Amino acid sequence: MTELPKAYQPEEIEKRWYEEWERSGAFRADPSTSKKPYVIVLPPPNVTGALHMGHALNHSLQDALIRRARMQGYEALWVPGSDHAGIATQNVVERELRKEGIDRHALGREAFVERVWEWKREYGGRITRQMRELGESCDWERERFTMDEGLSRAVRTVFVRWFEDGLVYRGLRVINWCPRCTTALSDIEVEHEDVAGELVTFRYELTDGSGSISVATTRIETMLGDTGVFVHPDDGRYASLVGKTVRHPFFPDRELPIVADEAVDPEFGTGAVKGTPAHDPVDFEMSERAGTDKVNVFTETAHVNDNGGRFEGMDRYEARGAVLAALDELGLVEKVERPYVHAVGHCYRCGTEIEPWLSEQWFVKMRPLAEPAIEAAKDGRVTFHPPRFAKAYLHWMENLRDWCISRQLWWGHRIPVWYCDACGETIAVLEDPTECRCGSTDLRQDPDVLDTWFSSQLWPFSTLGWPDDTPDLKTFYPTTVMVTAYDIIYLWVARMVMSGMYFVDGLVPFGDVFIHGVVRDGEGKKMSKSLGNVIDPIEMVHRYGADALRFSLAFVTVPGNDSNSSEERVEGARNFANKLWNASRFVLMSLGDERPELGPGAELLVEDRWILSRLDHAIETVSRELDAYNFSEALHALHAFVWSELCDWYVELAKPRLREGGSSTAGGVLVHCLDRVLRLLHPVMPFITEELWSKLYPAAGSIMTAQWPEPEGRRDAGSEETMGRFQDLVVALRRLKIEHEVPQGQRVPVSVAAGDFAPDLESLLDQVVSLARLESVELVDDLGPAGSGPRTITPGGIEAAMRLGGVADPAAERERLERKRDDLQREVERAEGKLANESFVAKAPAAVVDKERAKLDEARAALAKVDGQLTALSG
RNA sequence: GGGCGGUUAGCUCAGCGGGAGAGCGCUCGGCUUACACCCGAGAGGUCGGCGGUUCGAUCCCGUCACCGCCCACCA
Repeated sequence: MTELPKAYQPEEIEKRWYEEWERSGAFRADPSTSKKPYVIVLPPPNVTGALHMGHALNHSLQDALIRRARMQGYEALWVPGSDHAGIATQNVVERELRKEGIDRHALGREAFVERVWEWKREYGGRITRQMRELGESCDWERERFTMDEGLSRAVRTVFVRWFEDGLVYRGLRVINWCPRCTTALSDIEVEHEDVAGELVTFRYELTDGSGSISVATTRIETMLGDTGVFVHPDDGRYASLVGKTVRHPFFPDRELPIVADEAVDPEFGTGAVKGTPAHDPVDFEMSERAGTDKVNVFTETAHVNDNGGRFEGMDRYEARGAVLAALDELGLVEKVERPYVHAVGHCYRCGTEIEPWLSEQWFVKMRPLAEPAIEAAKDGRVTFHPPRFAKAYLHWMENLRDWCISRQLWWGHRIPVWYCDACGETIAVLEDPTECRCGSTDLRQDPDVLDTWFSSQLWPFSTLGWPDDTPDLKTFYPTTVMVTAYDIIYLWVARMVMSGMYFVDGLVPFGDVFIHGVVRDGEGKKMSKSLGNVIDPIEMVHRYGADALRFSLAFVTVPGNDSNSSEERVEGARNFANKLWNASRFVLMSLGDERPELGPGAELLVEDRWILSRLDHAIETVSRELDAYNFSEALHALHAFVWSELCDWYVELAKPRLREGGSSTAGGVLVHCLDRVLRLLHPVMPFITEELWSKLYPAAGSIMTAQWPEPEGRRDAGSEETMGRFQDLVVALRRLKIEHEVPQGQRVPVSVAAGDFAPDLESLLDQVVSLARLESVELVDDLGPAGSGPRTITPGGIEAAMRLGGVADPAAERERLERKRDDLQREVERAEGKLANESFVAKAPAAVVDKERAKLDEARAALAKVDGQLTALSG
């Protein structure tokens, strides 16, 4: 019998068990299994990152699901890995270089990419090390990186297939450009935020001298690229001007036609729009229809280029002021509204204002891909938890615009396209070509790389070996559930469904999508460095243990909802772990080497039947709620069972029985409950449960492969009823002592009048004495006349009196009794009123009516007894 | 401009058609040999406002008021 320390000390235990688990191969999944697979692919964290609370939550939930599935007998596979995170990683390494005073352009592409790889080799392992500290049971042999050889081949295969199928194309468009990252972004990588800007109304003079037309803009600097003016075709105000031209004040040679287009909103501003086709997507489309010129006035860093005349070289904000001043000098500015609040796009990586910018980019045609993915969500092949997110997914899918996938970066999957300088051919192939069909070897590869999310979208199948038809893919695809936060439903989840269905037999990549929220601080505020409220999960692990952190997060996880984390919460979870530790310690110390079993012939006392019934209830609840991803409900049930029922009541009830030594039944019940509790908690608290399991069953194997508990048919309404009354009596007596200032340690004799309940109570009298810390309890038919001592009554009408020979403070006693009488009076009236309502009695279900009648009877009986006590007090 | 979510105990949040819950905090009392990372007993909510449906509403419907998030090509 090993001695357990008085408090749970996680550090050494966690390290020891994780090594043991990994060594034993317990995390590995076997594709040749005959078991049913249960598969999760981890949303790959960015290699640049350190594990934050969001990961800790996301991973804890997945590990809990995987560990439970493993115990349920599934072939459980959890695939880990990380994402190369194009922009984020490139930015990090560029920053490093800048510290050394190096510009990536000076270094050159090849050397730069090599530097990033070096960086990845050195720091890329940080997250996976931290994942081990959290206890994550992923199959490390299947760890993948989005730029691994195999995954790169998947990326290339997808690109080429889509290119051949006409879904990938190159085009000249106004895209979202980040002038700081100097790359294009897709629409969903742009975050719209309200900005207090200005709305400038200015005039374009007609070239025929017959007047002018006024336009409004929030981006006056872009007028350098204006090539037309648009009005609504039905707008009478401008009907006569359509067809005429205006003159550009800074470029007198440039004539801008006034064109009618449906896209113009006549209600806004002056009803006339300046046409800037190179810097506004709508203007671009109108320009396409009207055939007007497109003049790009910005460089890739958003400085005015040589199309900007005397403004050349200014950055866009400088140009904004300068152009306004220049127009004002010409007397063309009519109005400046400031501040004018409007939404402006920002780069999701660096926060810089996006510049809509005309450039040549690669796109994926989304409509054909979206159709099946829409159907799959509608018919439930993909089910969202909670379901409300399906609506958002569908809305987005149904309004998709083509996806800009080229990025002007160096870190990422190079676009597998070559251009032949000789014949102009565009070649997209799996293997690097050496010569063109025309025979020329003068081939140039497209310099751009693909959007990071292009490879992420393939994750559920690329990690399993696709495009090869591997055993893993056969066995483990489609995966079971995708666990992720709501913020990447569009960016990632939707695209996985689309590409998965396209490439892998029309199969959805996962049947369930479990959406959780974002982790906020203790006050519900977003965690951010600037607020200084960021909590480092690893710090929490070191301070309180991995199990405590995991439990604290899962304990507050409601599908789809944000949750809060604070050190206090982790501390609370640590306390729970410690509670479990000590309850187990008590059981183990009491039993020594004995492990009494709960055989079918065991003579169970009512408290035994009660706790086993409550255990069954807990088992049912935990399973049901976990099936629905309701971690919070499941863990609250477990927490309450362990702490409030098992520890506060059953362990206390068992103590005298164990002390007497005669009863192995109580020991058997304790072992049984502990056994089940450890199993039920293991998915969320793997370390402490494994450690205690090994103490409980030194010869058994790991709890990881112990069977997940099923209800055992031990629900017992009778014992629950009896114990409920018993608990009421104990609580009432404890309170009675406090109210009458009987020191807790002082034992007093008590009389109990239990009425019909007396027979049930008889066997529990010693326990009443023990738990309420009394001298003795005597069952009586009637408490008799007052004067013997202070009295109480339970909600069920059991009366009790301390035999102290009198009441110290009759006035206070009277007051207490009167308060109790008033409460009961109100209850009686409430129930009477309800039952007097004919339609209630007629229409409510019989069970509800009966329950109400029973309540009324009980309240009346209790009221009568309180009245009796009051009379006795005066008598 | 659309859509979604929220408004429940001092704080943070569960619950969601039949008598209001948890954690933390608070008050009072305790070294009761598993645990002071603890034990015992308490206090504390007109479940945002107003209508409606129902025998019955914190829970369903409508509406208003705040708060938050997402989407969006009114320059």
